Amino acid sequence: MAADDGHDPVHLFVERMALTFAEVGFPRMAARVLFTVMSADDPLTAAEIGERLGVSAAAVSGAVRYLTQFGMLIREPVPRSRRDRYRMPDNPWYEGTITKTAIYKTFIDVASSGVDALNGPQTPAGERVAEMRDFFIFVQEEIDSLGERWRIRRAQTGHLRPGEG
Amino acid sequence: MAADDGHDPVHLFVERMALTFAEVGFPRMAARVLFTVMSADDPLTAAEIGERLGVSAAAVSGAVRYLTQFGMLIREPVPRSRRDRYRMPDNPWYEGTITKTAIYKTFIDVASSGVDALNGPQTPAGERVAEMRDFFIFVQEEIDSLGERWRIRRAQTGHLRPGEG
DNA sequence: CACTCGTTTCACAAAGTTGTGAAGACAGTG
DNA sequence: CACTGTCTTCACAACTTTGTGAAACGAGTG
Repeated sequence: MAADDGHDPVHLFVERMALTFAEVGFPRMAARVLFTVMSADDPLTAAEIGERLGVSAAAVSGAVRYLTQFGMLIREPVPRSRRDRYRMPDNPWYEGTITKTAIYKTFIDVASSGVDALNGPQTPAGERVAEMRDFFIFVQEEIDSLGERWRIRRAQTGHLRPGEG
Repeated sequence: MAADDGHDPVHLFVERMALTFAEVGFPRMAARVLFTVMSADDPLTAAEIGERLGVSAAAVSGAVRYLTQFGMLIREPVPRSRRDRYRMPDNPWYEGTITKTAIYKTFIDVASSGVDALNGPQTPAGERVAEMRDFFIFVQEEIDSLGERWRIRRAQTGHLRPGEG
């Protein structure tokens, strides 16, 4: 079966989710591949991914390379075949994606250098930038602890996964 | 004084912060204008902004229109002059920028439609997507309360601002 | 060790984005 | 009511990003 015509609700979900991720800076093709695999009950080969999305093998190649780098996708060779299969990891990648992002750290570092450049928080400008920096520090701390709070909550609502608790 | 050569540490901060914001999807020129004004002790006119950044009046015009829309920048006419001045709002725009973002809502909505498309959380794929949806719901709740927790913390550390408390 | 099939790399083309210059609009002033 | 200075709009050009086709690569197989 070739790439569908876009009216399959699952494919619609894949494309919409990918677009939404792309909106926050995630590579578009990588997102499409990620959600294609996520939406499949069984692991997919590169060819199957390309077929479902109607994109070239080259595009799939680049996307899976990107995704496997961060453990968002797992590649495993198919026994007695040259193909590889791709599947989702058991531990949810989105926790790490949200909590391990270095972007707030960058905000904080750059803002700190800004405070210095403005000769400390004495001037109006320096004070504004210092306040922003402090806010980002706060957010960073909150995000750091978010993953753990999530796991606690899941445990409380009876959603323990193997290895957790 | 014309646009500096890029070695002014304040300008360096402006450009680096703007680049960092651009990385998470914020319009680049708008970010440059925002941090230029933020780094100035006094309000700036459109001409001054353009001069400091070395960009055209058109670029400034588009950027300030974008920024004032969300209250990240305040425009006020200069008495007995045709110029407008731009200054930072007193209430920090970044709180709202982070906490009022609709992006998690979109994640949740799209993921929900995905669960439906996959016939509920019974299948492996449906379960994965449902888990992701639940995580984003959790994050959304956390973000919703983040602004208030920040204000509480600021109050505790003696940083009350007018109107707060 | 040549063949085959799947994957990867690379140069390029298509598409999208962003900022510019120039013209236009608009408000205050003489 | 024409003039001047400021801001806005718009078509376009420069740049960036993204995915393709084609060729190269490489692992398994006879």
